Amino acid sequence: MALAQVKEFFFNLIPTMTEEKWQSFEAIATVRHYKKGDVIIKPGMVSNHVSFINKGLLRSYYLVDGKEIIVSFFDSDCYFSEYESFLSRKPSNQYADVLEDTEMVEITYDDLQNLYGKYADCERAGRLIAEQLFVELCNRNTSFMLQTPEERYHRFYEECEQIANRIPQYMIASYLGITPEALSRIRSRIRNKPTAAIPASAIDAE
Amino acid sequence: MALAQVKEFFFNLIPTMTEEKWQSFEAIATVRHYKKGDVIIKPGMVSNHVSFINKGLLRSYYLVDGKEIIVSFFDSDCYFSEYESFLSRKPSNQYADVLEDTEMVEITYDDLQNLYGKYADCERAGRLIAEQLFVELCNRNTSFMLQTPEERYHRFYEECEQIANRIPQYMIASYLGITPEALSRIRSRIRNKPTAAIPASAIDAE
DNA sequence: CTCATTTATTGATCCAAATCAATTACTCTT
DNA sequence: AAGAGTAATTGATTTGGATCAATAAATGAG
Repeated sequence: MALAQVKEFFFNLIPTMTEEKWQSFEAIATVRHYKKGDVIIKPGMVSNHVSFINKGLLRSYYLVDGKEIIVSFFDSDCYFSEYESFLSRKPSNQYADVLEDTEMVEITYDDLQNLYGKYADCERAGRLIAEQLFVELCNRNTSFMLQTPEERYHRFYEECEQIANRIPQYMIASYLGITPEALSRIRSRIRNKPTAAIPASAIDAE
Repeated sequence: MALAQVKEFFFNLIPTMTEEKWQSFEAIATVRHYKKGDVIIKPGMVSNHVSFINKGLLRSYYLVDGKEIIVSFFDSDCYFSEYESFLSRKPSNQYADVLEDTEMVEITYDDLQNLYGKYADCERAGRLIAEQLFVELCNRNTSFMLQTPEERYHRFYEECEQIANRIPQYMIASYLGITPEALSRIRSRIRNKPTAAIPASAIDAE
């Protein structure tokens, strides 16, 4: 059943979770299916959902002078939302689209606010999630401030190998903040220096 | 009285705030005074407080190869914390120090968690604050991804003029992710192009 | 007020990545 | 299996900011 994954997730996140509270969540949750290529968020839209991805892969990105600048990937067993727009209630300035056929469980802004008001545990879950996203964003930010593109590349493979292996290289480049050409050269540099810090599979997936 | 500012702030943030809840907060809050130059956080320390700045100015920064890379400024009427370390309960990898004599009201991690457990409203305040910080960090991140140093410079003056006017230029450069020399050149470029998008006072504070 | 120190500017050179331009390698689709 | 379209590589050139170096301006301590 499509809600089993989220259920397990929530019962883990909130130690005092009960069947009753879960019913409240279930009552407002919607299971949705998207196809590869579907565009979920466009600039100007106010994001009105947070979702839990059962299966699939998405990304969010800016489009500047016809060029995509990828902000984030969203993989199975994680949340998906254009959370900045969702929270600030302002129009998004990015796109989000589907990289692999996706099943997710979503709830609306209003329903979530009601849930927060109804159960302190849900409020807490909301806090913990916001805090966790904050910490993750700190990391990404630090990565941009302190690391070279090559270092970011290595790190991306360390931390997100199962995403890296499912997307074209130009998307990795975009996520790292460089051009596809630059990434290609970084890879060739790594290939030629036998100081291979990452598994060969990451370079030459064969 | 040193707590009046925070009190007003909290009553604004939480519509259902009561004197009773406020007392709970007051009981665990500590007023602290720091002098310009005091170092509050060092790499390796786990940040154990969140604070509300009554008056003063602080910054957090990385130290890489003897060079400071400023992450954030913290001005009066805002929070101060190395929130990433505070939340994740992991050692910080940055410094935080005091740029102007500062008075702030701080509470500890444990006291805050207790407060969260005791009052749903405090839990909510914690969520709202985390969400707000997330949105702000998104903005900073976007700025790094999409804007040129010159654009970031203009934006910094638009959004943080009262900070900009109190700190040396090399700190602005650091915050913008460039060297002092590069900022100096940006400024001279702006000065010579009569397309002055920012007030003269911002360039030539006289 | 003066001198020492810190900060800002300016110049010359260097470098990593961007850009522009082909070419080669994949991957779908039929 | 062939061909079209997409993705990746490689080469040549440009460029914005870094770095190194020196000077000028501002600040502050005595």
